[in-house]
Amino acid sequence: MHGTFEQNDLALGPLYKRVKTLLVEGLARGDWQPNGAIPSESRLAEQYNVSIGTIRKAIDELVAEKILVRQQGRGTFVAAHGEDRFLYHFFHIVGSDRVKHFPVAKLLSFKKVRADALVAERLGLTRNDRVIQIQNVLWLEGKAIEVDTIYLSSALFADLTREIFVSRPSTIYQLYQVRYGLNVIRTTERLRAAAARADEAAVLEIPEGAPVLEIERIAFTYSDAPIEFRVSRVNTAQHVYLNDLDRMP
Amino acid sequence: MHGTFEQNDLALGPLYKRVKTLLVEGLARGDWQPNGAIPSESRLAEQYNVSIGTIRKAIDELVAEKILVRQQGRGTFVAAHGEDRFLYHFFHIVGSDRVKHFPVAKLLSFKKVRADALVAERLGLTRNDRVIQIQNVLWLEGKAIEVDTIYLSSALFADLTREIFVSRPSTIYQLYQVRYGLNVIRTTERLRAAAARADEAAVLEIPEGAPVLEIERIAFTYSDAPIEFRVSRVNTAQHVYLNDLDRMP
DNA sequence: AAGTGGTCTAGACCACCAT
DNA sequence: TGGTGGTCTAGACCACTTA
Repeated sequence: MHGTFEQNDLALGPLYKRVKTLLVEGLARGDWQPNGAIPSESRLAEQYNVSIGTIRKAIDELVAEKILVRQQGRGTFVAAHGEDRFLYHFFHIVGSDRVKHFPVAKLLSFKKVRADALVAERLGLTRNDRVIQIQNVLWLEGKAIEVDTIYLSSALFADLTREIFVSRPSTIYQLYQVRYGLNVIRTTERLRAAAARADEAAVLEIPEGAPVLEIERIAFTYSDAPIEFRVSRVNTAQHVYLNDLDRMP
Repeated sequence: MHGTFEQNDLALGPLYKRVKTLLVEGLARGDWQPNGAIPSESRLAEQYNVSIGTIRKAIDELVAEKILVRQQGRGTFVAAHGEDRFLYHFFHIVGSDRVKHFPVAKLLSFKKVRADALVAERLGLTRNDRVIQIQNVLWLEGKAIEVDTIYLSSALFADLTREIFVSRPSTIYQLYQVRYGLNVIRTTERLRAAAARADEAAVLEIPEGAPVLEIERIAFTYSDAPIEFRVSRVNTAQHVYLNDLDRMP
């Protein structure tokens, strides 16, 4: 006979999946801050009236999805964005030395515009909705190697200004997290080869029409809600996009 | 007090990791065939003198790494290559409809050559070692969209001939698996944009110099031994490379 | 020393599949 | 019906961190 589950003992799938859902809901609600600890496994087992093994199995999955981080002897923490996580999970461009370096970003433009069909579709908005468009140049080892165009829903990022954006902490996802409570936990990317347009060719110091790698990225927070759409164009003459699949530590 | 472990109870890390190592060694040795079942969890628990929970934890990781596949009520099976697995884990090109289709491959050339510096490095060989070079064109929805150049060590694939290659089962990795006992379990890829050369431009029906997506892939079997090096050049005018990161079922 | 996560065990019951 | 994996529990001990 398994443990009772408060009032809510309806058969809605395995118990540990329901515990996992409760934890994700708590995270989405902001019950625990990024870099902060969630309650200990034994405390959660008491609160939810389930065994510690069930709690562990729920947390196991959240750790595998990189939403939580375990530290033996200290506790379990909400994954926060910083340079390490950025480099490890969200930045795939690497030079010939195969070592990942943190890029330097320089702002090109910050505008409020209307969503076109593509941006609306990717962000789950409708055409002509207000969006913020930000253009960045990324430098690596002294060279401009990537031009990013970022789109954010004005509804989600209502008070975001150019000043707030440029005075952000080191990563952009950190800004979303600390200022807007939006924790990017997953992305999908579409890659293709394209010809450099005149404007980006000038910035990247390559001939117009030279091949560039285009990366369309959608960043999601909890419950698969899209919060950022980004188009990157990368000069891959000296750098490559690294994709190590199915890697386990 | 935990269970004894045959003669081998030295402290070499967690018990379930040692069980996992034993299972991988068995797989590499060919103790169980692809698509065949490994012994049941209870049988393995007896054989290794370990509790069933420990066996499950070892298998859990191998399932997460897609080396094994569980089927409730039937057993646990060695992951085998087929069209499904190919599309799901090893083929990322998709048309505008976002639906994955299985490509049609046509052989362009089959040659025995010597490894140049790049091929040697990627396959862990030395320069001038004998390698097999195979060129393929991949068709999707009636269009030639990708030219592949595959390099295989002649030492590993000693008896491979053009005839054997063209009369293979549906996927190439299936051929490696059934004929050579080499199960591809992981790949790493490097992507960049490049300009189409004359030969590939003709095949892909695009202008010479048009941007193409280049994918350098190394395929590994157990214990991270490289068995195939492949360079793909893709016309991404109508197709994209899809990368869904950190996706859990 | 107290508290945390990490490992391991043992046993019960359930859901599913084959026969 | 018997065997398989899937879930859940309960308790012991270990390894690590912090105070």
